[in-house]
Amino acid sequence: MISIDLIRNNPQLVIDALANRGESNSLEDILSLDESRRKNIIENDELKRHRNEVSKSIGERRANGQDVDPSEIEVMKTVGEKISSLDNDIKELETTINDLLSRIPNLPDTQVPIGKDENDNPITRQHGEIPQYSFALEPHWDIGERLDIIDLPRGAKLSGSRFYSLKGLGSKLERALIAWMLDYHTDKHGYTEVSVPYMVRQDIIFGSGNLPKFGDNLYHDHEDDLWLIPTAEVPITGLHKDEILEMSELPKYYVAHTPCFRREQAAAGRDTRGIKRVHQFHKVEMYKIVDPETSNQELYSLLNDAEDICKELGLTYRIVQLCTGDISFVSAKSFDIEVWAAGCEEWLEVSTCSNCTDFQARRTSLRYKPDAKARPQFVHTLNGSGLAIPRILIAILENYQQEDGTILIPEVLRPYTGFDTIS
RNA sequence: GGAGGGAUGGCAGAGCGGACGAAUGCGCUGGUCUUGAAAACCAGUAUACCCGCAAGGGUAUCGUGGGUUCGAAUCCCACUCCCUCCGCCA
Repeated sequence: MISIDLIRNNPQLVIDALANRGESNSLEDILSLDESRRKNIIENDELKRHRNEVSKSIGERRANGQDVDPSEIEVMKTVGEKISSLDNDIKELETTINDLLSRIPNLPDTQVPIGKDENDNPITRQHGEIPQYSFALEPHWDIGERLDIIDLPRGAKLSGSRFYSLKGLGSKLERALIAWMLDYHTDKHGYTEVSVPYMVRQDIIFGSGNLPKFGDNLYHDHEDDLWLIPTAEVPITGLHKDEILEMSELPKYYVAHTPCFRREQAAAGRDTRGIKRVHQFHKVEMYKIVDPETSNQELYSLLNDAEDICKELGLTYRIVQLCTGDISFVSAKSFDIEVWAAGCEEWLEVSTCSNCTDFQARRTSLRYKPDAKARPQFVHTLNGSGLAIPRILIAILENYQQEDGTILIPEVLRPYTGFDTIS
């Protein structure tokens, strides 16, 4: 949510920022609704002040044994009716304003390159070279089938297309990746591990920005009105909802492993083979709640934390900055990490690290006190995958394949897997 | 799923139709005292919105939403959450 004050005080700044994202919004409706809201509040507050005054006086007179003119009460009755009708008008206006406001994306940071879509994303740097092999490489779906560690047909039998099941050393490798990443971020990067629910209430998933606009991408349990999380970012954003944190509590670094559930309606027909794009996958997510002053540096350190995982695994990767047209709804500034997958010969997005500034903090009412006497202010939140498991699994299988058809396990994972090759 | 109890400020806890944004205690902040600290004493200590350049003023908030009333923390209705017991269950 962006601030209504900002829209009121500097609409052109907002209009221009949205235009850079490819959104045309004149803000006219929101501004005129806001104006009538305030007009109604001024009138209503004055009526309430009057009512409070008269009611108090009636009480005092009664207490002193004086009579109260019934016509006076009659008059106040109509004042009361006027008040409740204005209350309703104001509430209705606020509902509409909030709905409009909640559909406006975050404003891009001024340093974000302006562009239309992913084709305008600058590649900022690459780590490692694209590896060369002296033998023919297989894509991961063939490797998985041949080694009997990925079972796509049976995944589909259970739940339909875009579901997969793992088996044997495949499952073990997945589990090792999750455990190793969690340990790495908690031990080396100072994150606190949290375990959170995978289903959340509507107000929580509104807070992270997935509702109301992106309900299509979510699984929803109608019976209890719970939403399956598309990422751990959702419940972690909600952890401190409605709280006012002390300055001394910041920054907070969280890391969580959760399954992620995504309907991916919009992506129908894309990446249909293998486990690159699926409806349910595991992910380790990093999350930061920080002092706004520091959020820009925190984004770079978050990105570094995610990169460390790629480096430790010996993967070639590149950093792509997302342009104004490609950053997500909640983000002000984002970087993608893409690892090279030698088998299908493409760059796989394994992480997006984003500074969401105060956008989620507003939606979820998450504030801090800069000092004991100051007014509460919104914190900044950042999130980044650290990392998405299936795509890392793909990268390992495809990049670590040997001429004899076996897969070598990266050194760092071996204490976790208990084996060094899959054959 | 069945039966009961509960939800008040940072915490504990009073209040059960008017003087209550709310007693009291604890905590916290500032001050006095002290070489310093502790103790004691004094003062302060919620959030949002609206008007205002500001100083300041107003409105709302006692789990949430509705209702009764000139007036609701207090009465009525619905919901949510928490606790206890019984049943069921990984």
